[in-house]
Amino acid sequence: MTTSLLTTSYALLGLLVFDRATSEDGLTGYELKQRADRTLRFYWVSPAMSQIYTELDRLRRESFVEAIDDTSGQRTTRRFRITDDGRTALTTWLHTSEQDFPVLKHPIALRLMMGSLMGPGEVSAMLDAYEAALADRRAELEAVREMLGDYPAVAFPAHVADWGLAYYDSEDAIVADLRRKL
Amino acid sequence: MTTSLLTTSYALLGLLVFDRATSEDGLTGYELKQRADRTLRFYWVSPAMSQIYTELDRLRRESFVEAIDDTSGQRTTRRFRITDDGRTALTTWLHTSEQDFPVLKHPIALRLMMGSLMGPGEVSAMLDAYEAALADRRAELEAVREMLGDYPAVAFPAHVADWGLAYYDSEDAIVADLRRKL
DNA sequence: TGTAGCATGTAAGCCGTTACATGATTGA
DNA sequence: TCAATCATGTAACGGCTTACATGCTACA
Repeated sequence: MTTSLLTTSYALLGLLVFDRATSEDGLTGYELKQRADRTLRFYWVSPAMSQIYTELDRLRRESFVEAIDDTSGQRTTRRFRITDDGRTALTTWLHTSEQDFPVLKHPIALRLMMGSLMGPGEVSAMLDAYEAALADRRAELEAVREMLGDYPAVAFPAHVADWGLAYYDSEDAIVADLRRKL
Repeated sequence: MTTSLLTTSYALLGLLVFDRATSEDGLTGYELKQRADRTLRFYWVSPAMSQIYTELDRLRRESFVEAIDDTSGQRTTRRFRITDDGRTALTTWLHTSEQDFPVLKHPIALRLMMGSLMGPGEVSAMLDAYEAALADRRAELEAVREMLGDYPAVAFPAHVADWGLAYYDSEDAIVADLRRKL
């Protein structure tokens, strides 16, 4: 059976594959969400909590992850760990799946298209707000980048973070350039 | 009643607002799709045909567009034209709605994160494929940009196209840089 | 003692896609 | 005449979100 999962499933599997940072074995849904917020968010999506659990269930049905119930506390918490099947599936996916072109949903560019319906001051204010948001985002990603350091184990995640930082810088430069032309 | 539409609805309304290029009055759903493919696609989404019609119906229920049935031929074709209400709604939306941060779904960055599961040759091939796709996209957008020329009426769409071109160039530079580091 | 964070789910609902269905018009 | 393009929809389905519901745990 070739039940091919969607990209988001593999993205989460990809996060589970790097499960060496924590002392505990496996990640809880909650922890997985936090990790997605720190990494996936910048170049894919960070799924809602509810979807994390749904996705984890789906991956378990495919036996790409296994659940370890931790009953030591009052409450049972589940940790999820990638299986050998999961690792194989992920690698296969990396080799075989279509390389889609990035999709960009850029509300500022969209609004700029309708710039003639706005006053010049409003366009400028919009760009101000974007630059501020950009600076915030950059700072968040910078913090992530620093956490990754130069450990060989996370060299690729670090490359991705660098990519993101360069992208934010480029956006900043483009906006600055645009200002000059308006 | 404050039935706020989603961004995609306003994006299509935004396309209808610039309805001066064609000799005909208003656009058919088909033509709107083509226009979306030439513009919206690069920084938002180009909705499927079926959704274009759905969206047009929704806009008509809000009386933001009006339908003009053309019964001159054998078959009735509908042309859609933005109304004054539509223009007002669009302007209001531009003024009041939240400025969301861009969302990027970047499959190449996602795969790069899992680079340790791939061989060096595969990573390189992946980047090759991305650069080729990037060049194709850039050429398409370049063609659009040339079509816009320097007519003041489409100055803002031209700015957006320039933004897109600069973005593609930046991606290219980032990939080249990444290659050096791998 | 109380509140912020940890932790796990279910339910409803909508956006948007693919697949399906149909037929006119134009030009080679 | 045949194929590509123009043109308009309906139906099924699924991903993902928000809202709802619940309760533990740590710390100030």
